[in-house]
Order: sequence, then structure tokens, then C-alpha cells
Amino acid sequence: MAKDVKEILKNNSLSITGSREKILGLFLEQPGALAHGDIEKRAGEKFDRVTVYRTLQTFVEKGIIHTIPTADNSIRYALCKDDCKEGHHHDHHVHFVCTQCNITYCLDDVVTPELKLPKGYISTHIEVVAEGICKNCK
Amino acid sequence: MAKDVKEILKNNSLSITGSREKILGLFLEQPGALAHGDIEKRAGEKFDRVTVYRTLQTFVEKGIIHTIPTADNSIRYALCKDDCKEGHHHDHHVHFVCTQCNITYCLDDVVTPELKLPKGYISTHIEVVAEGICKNCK
DNA sequence: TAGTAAAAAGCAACATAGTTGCAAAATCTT
DNA sequence: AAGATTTTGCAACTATGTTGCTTTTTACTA
Ligand SMILES: [Mn+2]
Ligand SMILES: [Mn+2]
Ligand SMILES: [Zn+2]
Ligand SMILES: [Zn+2]
Repeated sequence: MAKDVKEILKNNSLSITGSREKILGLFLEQPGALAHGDIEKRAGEKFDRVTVYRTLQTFVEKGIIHTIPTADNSIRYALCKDDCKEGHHHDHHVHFVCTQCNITYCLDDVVTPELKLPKGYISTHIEVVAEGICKNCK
Repeated sequence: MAKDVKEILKNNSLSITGSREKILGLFLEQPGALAHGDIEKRAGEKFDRVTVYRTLQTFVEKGIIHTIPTADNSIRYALCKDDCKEGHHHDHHVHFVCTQCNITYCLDDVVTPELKLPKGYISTHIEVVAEGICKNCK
């Protein structure tokens, strides 16, 4: 897994540093999304808060992770699929927040539905976040 | 102002106070949603920050306004329709954020679509936020 | 309409979240 | 290994949100 981390960083022309390895590793070793707080708790003992902010920002810009808006106003981050490139994301899938275990899932196979918007509205991007009970908690 | 501020407050058994009149008035006198910052800027000169927080919280609890999650992690608030009651919201509509004028619209006529979730996932609530250009900006 | 109980507002202090500039340290390139 | 470049850590700062307590305002009733 540590090898994968370095490869992903290289593929995105990012220099290999401790914080990037650690934080990217956190995403790879578990399925759900992570809130900034989670990351800070699990990586922030080794790294400065500012470094965590800047690392996440870099990963988002490079298309390595994407953000997920949630109702409680705490941004979550999750790994992108390979087709996301620098400055251009393609994460057109639905997200699911379990109200029991509080895990946020990327439902990669559930495509964002089409919407019939009123006349004059042109949408470039649609975010869908479902809330409920996940397969492990029911 | 279509509806009377005082009447809405009375109907929700809320006492009539300066901050509640002012803040509810802000929502009634314009079509879009308001971020906390907007409200503080436009009402906060007369009232304490804490009062603004508590007033918004009260309005949400009473079903007078609802929150809208957005990608930039700043909660917006918008008026509910009449069928929202204390402790029980029914705002199952799509929201639209214009990337040009930055207004957030409640598209009351666009109902949240059904989703085919993977086996085992049971959703209780779905949020849909579309981003793009609104009818006034195109 | 004045008196009173209850509710809300204001204030201060605090906690958490996020940003910026800059010097020191680490990484990459040759 | 040396130098150029990038990244980090630190400090200081702004913004956002919360809590306990006192004063003020509101709603109600005598
Ligand atoms: Mn996702
Ligand atoms: Mn709405
Ligand atoms: Zn769960
Ligand atoms: Zn617009």
C-alpha cells in the first residue's frame, strides 16, 4: 500500500513528503470519506494543522480526492476514481451518509439523476447526498 | 411583503421581538436563500451575533426556514412552505446555486428524484443541489 | 394599565475552524 | 553533493460558533 501511495503522488507530479504519504495512506486504507477533523486527529499529531489544510487542498486540485457537501456543514473528502485529472473532476455519483455509524460512502455505481429544471436554469453540476442507514448498520 | 412578519411569528407561538421581525423580514423581502454571513451583515449592526444565531436556530426548529447544504461549506437558509411544522420539515425540493450571481434558489416545483440505491442502503432523506447559471444571469 | 413571570437579548469569555506571511527544512534536479 | 525549488512549521490573525450569566423586553393578568 505504501508503494501505491508513492505512485499516485508521482503520477500527479507531486513531491513525496511525509504528510502527503500519511494523509493519502489514510484514504487508501479505509472505504469511507474523511472529514477534515478525522484527518487532523489521525495525522495531525505528526503534522501541523496548516500542513493538513494545504495537503488536502493540493489533493483536491490534482483530482486525487473530491469534496462531499453534507447537511451538517462539515466537508468530507474521498478518493477520486482514476479519470479525475488536475482541475477537472468527474465524480458524478451519489453520496450516502449513514446516520448510525456516520460513515460517508461514495456510491460509485449510482449515477446522479437527470433533472428537469425550470426554463432558463442551466446546471453544470449536480450534487446528491442521501441520508439513511447503510448496509452494515441495518 | 406578501405575508405579515408578526402573523408568522404569532402562528408559530413566538414572541414578537426586534431581531425576529428584522431577520424574518429579510427572508420575506427577497427571493433567494441567505447565508448566515449575509444576515449578520444586514441585521447584525442592530443585534448581537449570538442573537442572530439563536434566532435562526429557533426559526429552523419551528419550521419557518430550512437549511441548504452547499459545496462551499456555508449553510444557506430559506423560507419553508406552509406545510413545515415544528420539528418536522417537508422541504423535498431541489436547490440551485447560481455560480454567477451567487443566489441560491429553492426550486419548489422540482421534486427530489427517486434513487435506486445498492442493496442494503435505506435512505430517509435526499438533498439535491444543482449548480449553474440562473434564469437572470444567462 | 401597571405588576409580574417568563422569554429573549446582550455581554463576556471561550472554543473551534480556517488563512496568511515568512523563515527553516526537505525534496528534486543536475 | 550543491543549488534551486517546493514544502513545512510557526506565529499571528480572522472568522465562526458556543455557553453561562445578567439585564432587558415581552406577554399575560389582575
Ligand atoms: Mn464520492
Ligand atoms: Mn428550499
Ligand atoms: Zn452505517
Ligand atoms: Zn444568477
